[in-house]
Amino acid sequence: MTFYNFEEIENKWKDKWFSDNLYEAVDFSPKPKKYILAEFPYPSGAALHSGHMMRYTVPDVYARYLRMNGYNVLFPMGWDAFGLPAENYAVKTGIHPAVTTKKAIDAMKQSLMRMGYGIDWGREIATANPKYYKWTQWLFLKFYEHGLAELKEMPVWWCEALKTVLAEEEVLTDKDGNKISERGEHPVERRLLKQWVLKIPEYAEKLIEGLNYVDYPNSIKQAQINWIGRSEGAEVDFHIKGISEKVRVFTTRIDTIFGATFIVISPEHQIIEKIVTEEQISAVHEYMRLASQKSDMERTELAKDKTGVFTGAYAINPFNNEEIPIWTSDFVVMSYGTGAIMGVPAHDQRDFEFAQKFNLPIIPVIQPNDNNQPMLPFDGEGILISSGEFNGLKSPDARILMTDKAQNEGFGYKKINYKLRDWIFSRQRYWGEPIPLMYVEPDGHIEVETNLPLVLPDVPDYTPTSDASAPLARNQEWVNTISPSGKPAKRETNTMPNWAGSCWYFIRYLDPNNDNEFADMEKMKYWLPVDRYFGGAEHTNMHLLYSRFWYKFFYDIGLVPTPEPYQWRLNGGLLLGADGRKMSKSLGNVVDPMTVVENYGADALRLFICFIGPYEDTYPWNENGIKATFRLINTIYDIRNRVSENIENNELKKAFHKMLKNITDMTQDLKMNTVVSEIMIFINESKKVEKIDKELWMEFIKSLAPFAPYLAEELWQEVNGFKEWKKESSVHLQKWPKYDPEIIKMDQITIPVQINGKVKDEVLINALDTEETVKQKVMESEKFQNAVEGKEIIKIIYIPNKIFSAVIK
RNA sequence: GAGCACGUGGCGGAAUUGGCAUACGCGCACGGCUUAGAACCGUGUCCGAAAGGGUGUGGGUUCAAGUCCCACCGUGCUCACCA
Repeated sequence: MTFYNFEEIENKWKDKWFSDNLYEAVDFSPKPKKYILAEFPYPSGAALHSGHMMRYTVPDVYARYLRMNGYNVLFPMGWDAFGLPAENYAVKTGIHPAVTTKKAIDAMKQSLMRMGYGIDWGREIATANPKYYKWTQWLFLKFYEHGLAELKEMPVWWCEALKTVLAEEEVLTDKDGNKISERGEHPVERRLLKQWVLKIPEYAEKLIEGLNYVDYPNSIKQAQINWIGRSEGAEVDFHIKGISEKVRVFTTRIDTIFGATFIVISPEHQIIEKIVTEEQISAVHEYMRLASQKSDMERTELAKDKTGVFTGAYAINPFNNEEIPIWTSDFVVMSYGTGAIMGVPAHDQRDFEFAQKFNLPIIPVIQPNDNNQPMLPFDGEGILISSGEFNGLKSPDARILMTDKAQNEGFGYKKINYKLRDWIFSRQRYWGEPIPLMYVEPDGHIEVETNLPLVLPDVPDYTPTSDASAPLARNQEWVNTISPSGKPAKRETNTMPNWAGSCWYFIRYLDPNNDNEFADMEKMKYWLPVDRYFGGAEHTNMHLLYSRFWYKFFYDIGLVPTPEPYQWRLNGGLLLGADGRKMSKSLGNVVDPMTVVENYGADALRLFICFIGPYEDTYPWNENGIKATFRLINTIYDIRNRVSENIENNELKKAFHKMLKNITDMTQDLKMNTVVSEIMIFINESKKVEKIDKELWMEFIKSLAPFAPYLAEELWQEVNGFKEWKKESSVHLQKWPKYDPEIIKMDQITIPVQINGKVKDEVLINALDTEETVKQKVMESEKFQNAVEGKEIIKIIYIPNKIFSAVIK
C-alpha cells in the first residue's frame, strides 16, 4: 500500500487555499446566498480544543457542500476576545490581556486552518479591536437613548476582603455552609449595588412570539420559553393593620385569596423596617443577615426545610377583611414579582409546608370538580367554596371576576410577570468594552461620550479598586474628562460583559471594515438572516437569547432588515474523554486536536468527528475510531493506483450513484455519520474491482471533497494532471456531482412476505409489477402455500416494492 | 419538583419516519502476510441445537411497532420553593 503522506500534502494545500482566499464569500453575488454561522471561539490560553472541532467540522462540511451546489456561501470566523481568563492571568502576571489574547488568536487561527475549515478569513473580526467595539459602544448607546439601559440597584455577590463583585461561579461554600470567595477564601455576601442593566424583560413578549417564525429544535424553543417564564396573574394590595402602609403581592391564583392565612415577604423587602414590631425586630434582623449569605438558588431549593420569622405585623385581606400575620422567609425572593406573596396553604405546596411548620391555619377554598375531598394541598382548578359572593364559580371565571373587582375598587389589577430578569450589564473588570457614559459635575447627571471608540486605556494595575469600581478607576487621567457640554465629568469605569460583543458579531462579518456604520444596510439585506446557526447548548438561555434581544431591538429602531437574526439553530454535543467523563486537565483525559492531526491528519480527524454520531449528541473519544477513518483515507489513496480510462464497471457505477444519492440527501440533513458509512460501503465495493474508470473516479473525488478536503484536492489535482496551482481549478470550486436515478433504479427487488405479521418468505419481483402480478408471484410460492393451507385469507396488504402482507384465519 | 431529551449487540451507532432490527465502524475470534510483533489483508461475529426469541419493564393500537398511545423503571441536560 502506498503511504499517504498526509502531513506534507495537507500543509501544501492549506497554504495554497488560504493565501488565495479560496473560500471567499462575495457580497451581492447573483448566486443564491447561504449564511452558515458557528459560534466564534473565545481565544483562551493554549489553542484549539476538542470542543471547537466538534463545533466547526459539521458546519464546515455543510458549507462546502453548499458551495459546490452553486451557493454563495458565507462561513466566517472571528474572536470573542474580551473575557475573564485573560484578565485573571493579567492580574497574576501583569501581562496585558491584549498580549495574551493576540497570542492565542494567532495559534488558534493556525489550528483552524490546519483543520481545513473553509473559512473566508477576509472577514475575520475580534471583539476587543477598537474598530469593532466602537460599534458595540455605539449600539449600547442606542439602548441607553431608548431607555432600555439604566442604572439600577441589583443584588450581587460582594467580597469585602477583595473589594470586588464576584460571579456566581467564583463563590464557593465552605464546610460550615458559609459563602467564601474562590480566590483567597474570604467571606462573601449578597449586597445591593448600582449596576447598569439592559431591560430585556421589556422584550419578553417579542422574544416568545418570534420563536413562532424560526426553525429551532423544540427543546431550544421550550428552554427559552421556560427561561422567560411568562405567567399571568394579578397584583393585589393588602393594607397593614394600624399603619398607613400596604404590601403588594403577586398571585396567579387570585381565585384562592379567601384561603390566604398569612403573607410572606422577602427578607430584602423595603417595607420590613416600617412594619416590624419592637418585640420582633432583633429576630427579623438576624434572619435578614442569614438570608444575605444565600444564593437565590439555595433559598428556593425545593427539598429545603422552611424557615421564617414573624414580623409582628398584620395585613388585611381586601376580599374578606380578615387580619392575617405577615412573615418574612427567604423562599420569597425580591427578584420575582413584588417580593411578597399571600400564603394559601390549602392550595400551594410551599405555602402548605410553611403553614405546617409554623402552625398557621389551613382553609380550603377550592373544591375539585369531581366533588371528591382532595388531599391538601390541592393546587388544581375547581369550584370556589368559603369565598363569599364568589362561591360556586369555576377557578378561571373567578379569577376574571375577582381581578375585575380588585381593579374597580382600586386595590389590584391584572399583571403579567416574567422570570426573565434585567440583564446586569456592568462589570467591575478591566478587559471589556468601556461604557461610553460619564457623570457630569456638579449634579452627576449622565452625558454620552460622542467620540467613539472610547478606547480602553492602560492601567497600572488590573486588580479592582477599593470602592466597588473597576480597575479603570486607577487611571485618573482617563476618568477625569470634559463632557460634550463642556463641564468637568468623570467617566463610567465599569466595562461591558463578555456577552456584549457576541450579541451582534454575526452582523459585523457582513461588513467588517466599515468605519462609518456598524454594517451597510444593503449588505445586511443581502445576507441576513443567518440560515444556519451552530452552537453550544450552554448558550440557549444566555447568548442566544441576548443576541435575539439586541437584534429585535435594532429591528424596532430600523437598524437591521429582518425581525429575527437566526432562521435556524442547532446545538452541538460534546466530546468526552476516553473514560466517558468530561475532559479536564485534572482528570488527564484531554484530547488535543492538534496532536491527533499530527498523528492521523486533519482529514482522518474530520471524518472521525463526522462518523462518531449525530452533531447534537455527546460521545467519548475513541482512539480506535480514528484509526478506522485513517484506514479509509489510506485505502482511498491506494485505490487511485488502479484508475484507468474507459473502464466498464457497471456494478461499481451503480454502487457509486446509490452512494451519491444517499450522501446528497444525508448531507442536506446533516447526517454526516451515515455519510461516512456510505463512503465506506462504496470503497469496500471499489476494493473488489481490478480497474476503476477515471470518469467515475473523478465524480467520486468531488463527492469526497466536503468531508476530506485535503485528500480530495490532492487526488483531483493529480487525476487532472494539473502541474500548477490555480484557484479556479480547486476541487472545492467544482460542481457537486449529480446522481443518475436511471442507474440506481432497481429492476428486480426482493420483498418480504408476511403472514399475520411474521415474515414467512421472500419473493423476487420486478419494480414495475402491479399488485396483481406480485400477488400471483406470492401465491405461487411454496412456503406461502404451505402456510395458508386450509386457512382463509381475509386481508392482503401490499406496499409497493416494500412488503407483502397477508392476514389469514 | 418542573421542562426537554433519551434508553437498540461487548462498545459508538444505523433503521428510507409505521414495513425484513442490528447498516457502517470498533472490539473480539480464526486465517493470511511476517523469523516474530506492529501495521496491513481476508473470513466470521444478537441469543438458541432447532422450532423460535430478541430494541429498559408492563400493557395497548395495528396486517405490521425500535418508531404511535398509556403506566412504570432508569440515564442525561437545563432550570428550579417563581407565588
